[in-house]
Amino acid sequence: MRKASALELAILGLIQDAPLHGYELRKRLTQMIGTFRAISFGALYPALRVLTEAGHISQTEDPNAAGPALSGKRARITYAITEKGQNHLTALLKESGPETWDDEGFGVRLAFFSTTEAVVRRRILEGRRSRLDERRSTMRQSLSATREKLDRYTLELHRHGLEGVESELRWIDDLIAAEDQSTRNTG
Amino acid sequence: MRKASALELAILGLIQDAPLHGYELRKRLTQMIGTFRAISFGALYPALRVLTEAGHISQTEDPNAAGPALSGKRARITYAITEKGQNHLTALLKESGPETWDDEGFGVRLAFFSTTEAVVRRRILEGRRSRLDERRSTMRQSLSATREKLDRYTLELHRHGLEGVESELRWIDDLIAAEDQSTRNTG
DNA sequence: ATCAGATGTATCATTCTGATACATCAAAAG
DNA sequence: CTTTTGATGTATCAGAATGATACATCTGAT
Repeated sequence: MRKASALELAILGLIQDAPLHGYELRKRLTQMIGTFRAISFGALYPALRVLTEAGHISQTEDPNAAGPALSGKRARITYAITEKGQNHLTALLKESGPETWDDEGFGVRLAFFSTTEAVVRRRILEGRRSRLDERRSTMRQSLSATREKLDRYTLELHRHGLEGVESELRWIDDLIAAEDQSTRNTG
Repeated sequence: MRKASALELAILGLIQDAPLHGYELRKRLTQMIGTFRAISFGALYPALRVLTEAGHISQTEDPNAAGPALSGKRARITYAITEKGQNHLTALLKESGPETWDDEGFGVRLAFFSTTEAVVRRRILEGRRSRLDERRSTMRQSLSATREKLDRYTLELHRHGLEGVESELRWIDDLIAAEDQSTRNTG
């Protein structure tokens, strides 16, 4: 999963159930990434073009769409996943390498966890945890090393940053515990 | 403060006490932004070039630098703030508009709060708070609207995201309370 | 003696953001 | 009844950032 394919994965994952058009795709994308950071159209449309050229998705001009806000005859472009795209998506959802533990990659992968195998889910969660663990160490060291030199505000900035990482660590631990639980129950 | 000047402000603020060279600047920048996201050299060096061209900073080739890790004679480029740059920085530190309440802008401004007037600090904190307040509303609405449709993992993603915003809100409130306290004590 | 890792400057392809442009439509305000 | 605000919809562009890479020196450890 190279950089761009966090977005590509998200697109493929979102249209795998039902075809969508750009505007709707962006809305869902924006709500998906966790922090609600809007994906810009300047990122979305080029990505859709690339996916089309790669044969992963197909475009259909759709003048009489049944969208809730579209009664007229404006041309909307609906994107659907192709068989090739579906295969690619299936392959992507089996990955659990370092690309899946960084902030953005992890968020997207987590959003598709219900379509991800339990073993892969587990590896991703463990990876994310160790990634956060490293970050916590770095931040703690840096904080205790510079504590006296920092002014009150910078200190607060660091303290709150560290708190955020610790909070996510607890969260990940809960998610792992829940995985254990359902694994024990299921098989 | 247009987009780029979050970085430019950070650079100017960091070298206002003592001149620094690129590598050291990046280290401090990386530790400053709160989330410890590394600023890349691909962003730093162009920014330094722009600042130099604008006359805000000056470059000095420094073959015999007294840096802690430099005993030899490699050429290092040290960046110092100019008078024009100092004036620009002073002006930037008086701003308290919407640019200073978004994630990156706020982090940088907070890092220089000790060189920021109390009134400006106050406006920035209030702005940040209302920004986060809006975000919390949006997330709460979206969460309660889609709660039933979401799978367990996506739900967790949203819940944890909301938790993060709520945590920062409490933090901001504490910072504001502390401002009130010191204002009452000082004046 | 070698080799990993920090220090140091710098560029480049790819990608993303934020702004903008254009167009239709519904609903509210005047 | 008309204007205007705001959502829906597709799309591009300048400016900026990322991640990778290149090159070179120095330090400390094995």
